[in-house]
Amino acid sequence: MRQRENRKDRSQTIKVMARGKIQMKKIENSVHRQVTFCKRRAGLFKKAKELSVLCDAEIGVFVFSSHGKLFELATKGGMQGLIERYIKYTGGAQPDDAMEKQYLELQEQIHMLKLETELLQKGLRCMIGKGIKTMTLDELGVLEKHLEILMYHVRSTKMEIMFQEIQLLKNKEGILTEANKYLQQKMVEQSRIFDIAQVITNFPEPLTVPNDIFQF
Amino acid sequence: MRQRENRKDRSQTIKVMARGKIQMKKIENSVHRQVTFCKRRAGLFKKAKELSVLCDAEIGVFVFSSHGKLFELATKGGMQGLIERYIKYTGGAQPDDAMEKQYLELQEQIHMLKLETELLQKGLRCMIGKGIKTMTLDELGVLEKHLEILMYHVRSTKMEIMFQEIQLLKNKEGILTEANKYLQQKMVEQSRIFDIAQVITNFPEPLTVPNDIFQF
DNA sequence: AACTATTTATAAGA
DNA sequence: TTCTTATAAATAGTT
Repeated sequence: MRQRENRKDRSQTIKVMARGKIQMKKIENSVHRQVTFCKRRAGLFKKAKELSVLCDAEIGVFVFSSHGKLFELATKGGMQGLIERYIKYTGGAQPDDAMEKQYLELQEQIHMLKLETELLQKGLRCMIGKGIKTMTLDELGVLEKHLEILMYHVRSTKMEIMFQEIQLLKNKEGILTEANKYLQQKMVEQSRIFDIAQVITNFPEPLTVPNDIFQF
Repeated sequence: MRQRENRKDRSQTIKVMARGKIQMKKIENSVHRQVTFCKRRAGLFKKAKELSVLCDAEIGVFVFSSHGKLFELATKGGMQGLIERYIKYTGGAQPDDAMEKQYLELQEQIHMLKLETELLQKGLRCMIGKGIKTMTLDELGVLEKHLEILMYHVRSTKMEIMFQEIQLLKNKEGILTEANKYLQQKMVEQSRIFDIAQVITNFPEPLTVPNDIFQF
């Protein structure tokens, strides 16, 4: 430091012509600024290279001029590799943090849309057997009709099955009723033949249940 | 350059003690290397800052030491902004190319899902007889539930009615079956009492119809 | 970390 | 731009 001051003093003694210090603020003269930019940029890159070589470090430097032009320097692996390493090192919490967030939001949105779509599709897709994506607006009218038809079929199929059950039961009922009648008739016959009428008179109630409650 | 040589010569004259130049290759002594790394790194960052201030440039520098430790410097916007700008400048085909691709794919996927959902909605809305234009996405969820509930009620009501019919018929069947048994028993008793077995032997087939065809 | 002798970078001039 | 040169700044080796 004393040495530095000595030099300065000596220079001022020998030559006062100022090439001196510059203030650490933006250079106003644009030409001057441009020149300085070139020089110092070269110097910066040189220093970076030196540091890289001397200390076995990997270095990336990028400089955007005030006019937006890019100047870059990178050691092994190139700038891409260095940026990737940088991103990994910083835990990905820097460049793609916002991106990551957006990404997750999109995934969530997709999930919701898929659920929604799935529910909607359940009601529509199966019936047509056609891909929904390939449908035009005009086809939707057809879809609507198909939907109605499908619902009708589903319901009528269920109904038919149950109706058949009912018919079967009714048949059984009819048969049983006939059997009852037959039995009663036989017993009446027996009663007549053997003159025993008490059995018919005390016949239990259930046999008189009406059969016209349900109308299809 | 002559000046430089002059100085060198003068120093050699005045003080021969060598603090001189170093070779531009990796410093072997690790302590020495570590010290130099610290010093030069500080110098590099200082130079970068100066260039940034003097020439209104945006600069990003990152340095990985030989041990993998990261040191970074960035002007306005931070390293993230600079890296993004770098990527844009270089055509975006660099570090998060894959990420960007995924992102765009997700957006495309969302777009398709939304279209699909829209189509499905149109089909469903028409069914309900509600205005298409007056519904929001949120209303769709409600609509969906209403639709399901409605369908459920319709079907379950029908089912319940039919189920009740079936139960009633089964009851009637059971009663008739019991009546049959009762009648048969009575007839057997009568047969025993009056020694007439022919009636039972010639009993008609329908009475043996099984009752486990339907399972609810 | 602090000190200097040197080297290196660079501001101004050409 | 590039070269020159006086000077400022950085830093290698030392303490």
